[in-house]
Formats: sequence, C-alpha cells, structure tokens
Amino acid sequence: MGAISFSLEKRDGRARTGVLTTPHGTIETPAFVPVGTKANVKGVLPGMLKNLGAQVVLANTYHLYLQPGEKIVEAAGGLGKFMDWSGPTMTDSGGFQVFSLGAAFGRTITKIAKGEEAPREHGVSVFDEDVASQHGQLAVIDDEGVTFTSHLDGSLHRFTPERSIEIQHALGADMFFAFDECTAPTESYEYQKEAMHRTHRWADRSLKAHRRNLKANKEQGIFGIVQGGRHEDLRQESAREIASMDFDGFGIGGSFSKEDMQGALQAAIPELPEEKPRHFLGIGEPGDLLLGIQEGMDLFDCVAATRIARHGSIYTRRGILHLRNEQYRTDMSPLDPETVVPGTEGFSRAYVSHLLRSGEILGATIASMHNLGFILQLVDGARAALREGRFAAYREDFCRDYYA
RNA sequence: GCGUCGGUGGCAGAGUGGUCAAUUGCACUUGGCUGUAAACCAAGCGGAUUUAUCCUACGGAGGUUCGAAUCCUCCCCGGCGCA
Repeated sequence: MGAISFSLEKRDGRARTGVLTTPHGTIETPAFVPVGTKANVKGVLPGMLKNLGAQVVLANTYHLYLQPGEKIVEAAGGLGKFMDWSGPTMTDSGGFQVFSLGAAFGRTITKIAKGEEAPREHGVSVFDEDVASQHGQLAVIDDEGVTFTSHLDGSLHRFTPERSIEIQHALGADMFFAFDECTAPTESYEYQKEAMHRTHRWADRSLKAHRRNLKANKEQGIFGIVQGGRHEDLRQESAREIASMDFDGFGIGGSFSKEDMQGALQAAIPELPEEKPRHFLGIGEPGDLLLGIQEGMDLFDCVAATRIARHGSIYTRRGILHLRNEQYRTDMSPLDPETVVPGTEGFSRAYVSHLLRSGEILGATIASMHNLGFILQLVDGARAALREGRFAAYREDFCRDYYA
C-alpha cells in the first residue's frame, strides 16, 4: 500500500468521480488544484482557499529549490506546514520550466498553440553553459537532464530526474511528478518523438529514485507524465509506456493546440489504468476543464484563474470580463450575478475595477478569490452532475452560456 | 517696479533652427495570458483621411529665415530674489 490511494465512485460516459486519499486528507475528484508555485497561491490566504472550496494545492520544485531552498521547506516540516495549508499538497517537478525557460523563453509561444508559429530549427542542445545565453534561453536540455540559468540571479543549476525527485522528497508534498520535458507545441514531429522518449527514460529514472527511498514512499505518491505533443500516435505510445511503469498516478502534460486537445486525451486515456488518478497538467480554462472531465480526467491545475485575475479579468457564467475596461468603472452590479463566491459577495464590479486600476493589492486578491471560487464551483458542479448521471447536460448548459 | 528663471500634448518632463505631430514615464483605450521569469506583456493614444498625404499644434501677437517648439521684439501668465 502506497502513500496515496484512489477509489472510483461513479462513471458517466467516460467521465468519472472518485476519492483520492492522501496523508493529509482526501480529495473528491474531479478536482481543480489551485497553483501555489512558490508555496503560496498568489494573493490568496490558505484560509480563503479552504473557504473557496480548494481541496489541494500545487507548488513548484524549481522555484522552491531556488528560493528559499528545499532545505528550509523541509526544516519547516514540509510544504504544507511551511505555507500553513493543512490539506493535501502536490509539487510539479520543474519539467514545465524546461519549456518556459527553454523553448518558450523570450518568445510569444505558450503551451497552447494558436495558429502557425515559426518552427524551431534545432533539436537537442548538448550541455554547455554558454549554450543557454547563445540561444537566448535559461534552460538547455541534454539526455541526462537540464541545465538552468536561474531567472533570479543568473547562477547556473542542474536538474536531473534524480535531483528533481530528491528535492521533491525534501519539499514533502503528498503527491509529486516525475521530471519530464514539456515541449513547445511548435516543435516538429521528430523532435516531439525524441523528447517523448527522453521523458520516458526520465520517468523510469524518477520512479526508481523515488522507490529507493522507503520513507518517502510511505508519505508521498509519484505521478508519471504522458507527453507526445499534438500527435495522437505519440500520445498513445507515451501513455502505454508510462502506464507500464509502477506510478501512483498519471499526468498528461502540455503542449498541443486547442483543436487537438481532445484527440490527445482520447489517444492517451484508454492506455491508462482505470484505478489510478489522472491529472491534466496546466489545464485550464472553463471549457477545457469540462472537456478534460468528459474524457475521464480527475485532477487539474492551472495558473490562469489567478493570473488573469491579477491582470484584471474575471470569469462569469457569460464569459470573461475585463474589469479594467471603461464600462465597469460605474457598474455597481456584482462580479458575476450568477455565481456566489464566499467572501466576495459584497464587492461590485465598479469597486474591483477601481482597485485594479489604482494598483491596489486587494483588487488582485478579490479577483483571484472570485476566479478560484468560480472554477472550483464549476468543477464541484461537474462532480455533482456526474454523480447524478447528467454531466453531458451540465457541460452543454455551461458552454452554451459561457461561449455565447 | 527692477532683476532673474520659466511657460511643450490629460499630467510630469525631454527637445532648444531642418531628420518634430514632437523622446520618455504616468494616465487613458483596447488586446493577450492554460504544470507562474507574469500585481505582467503588447498595441494605440491631436484631427481628417484614397494611410500617400493634408490640416491644426509647443502661452499670445508679430518678425528673422528657404525652413522656428527652438532665434528676435512686444504682450500675457507663473516661480524666485531685491525693493
């Protein structure tokens, strides 16, 4: 018996509900996992998170390793204790930073491709501490691992699967991810394939590094990550390969375009064991969340809710509102008349618009709470609908209004 | 009253004879953001447009010059100093 266990509860089509049990509590799935990269969900206190309905939070290995250093988090008693979050926690492996500080660095590309982007010219970069600066990136990949230039002070750092796992052991989250390479959606098929195989080797090394640590095995579960980009054959191959390893759960990692997200899921999911949790990494927006749930995913994390909130946008049942826009300066109506988010009921659009425009921190906090509450309720609603066998109608209703 | 410094786009503040419809910041308008280099980034921001150009603009009025936000004269306004 590992540190975590998962029991399926009910199915509705390919969608499903379940209960994920961790050393720090249970998670009813499907569940949205707020992102707290540096051991804090930006602008929102743990108590507020709880109140909003969050069941689990996800922090980042790369960021906490650089600052304050995993030793300090460990000395504090682990991630949850350190940030005073008593519920379940997760950490990402730093694999995403291979992408965001590598191929995506200084460019406009994101993990979700839109339209045509200039294809990349090179494949694997051989390790060389000058290569990063030459390529204008902070991360350089080789078969053994990744060399990062710290975005904080320019110092050089090296992550291997073993090192990532070691750090994640120190951080002590209930669940964490294998070290992977998140590729840019603009990469060629050949590169995606090569990167996928590298991710598989890294998955094996990550898993072995974890299983070697008996104490960690009792306290933490490890998730393997499926890659393969937008290519369904690669997604299937990757899922089959990762599923063959003894992971406690599985993640499906980015990079595709909006159009082939569903295809990627449908190619990968049938290869994954039914009885283990599946996490859709970095997803997403309301529609993507419902798509993922429909296809059978259990967990989701995404920075969008809090990021767009800080930047001035909020979710509503009728779509996204840019609260800084002129029209909301005098709009005394609630943020979203159709969604009641605990702790934000009394705030008007005009008020939050004012806070946002005047650069007040509270504006970001209220908007973040609202968006988190909105997403959490959306997923709660999906879970409830699933239990009653009416998920399809739930999704349809939501999308009809949201994307109208 | 005398002396002196100064009056530039919503604000602050560059420019100090042509390449100036005028650097930059803020404000403003609109976009973007999906495992957080992100309380960030991008575009626009006098008017009209056939987007080539044209018109109106750097306190006001004259003047010098091929050409002025930039030089000269007078006027108006403000800061400071002396009476």
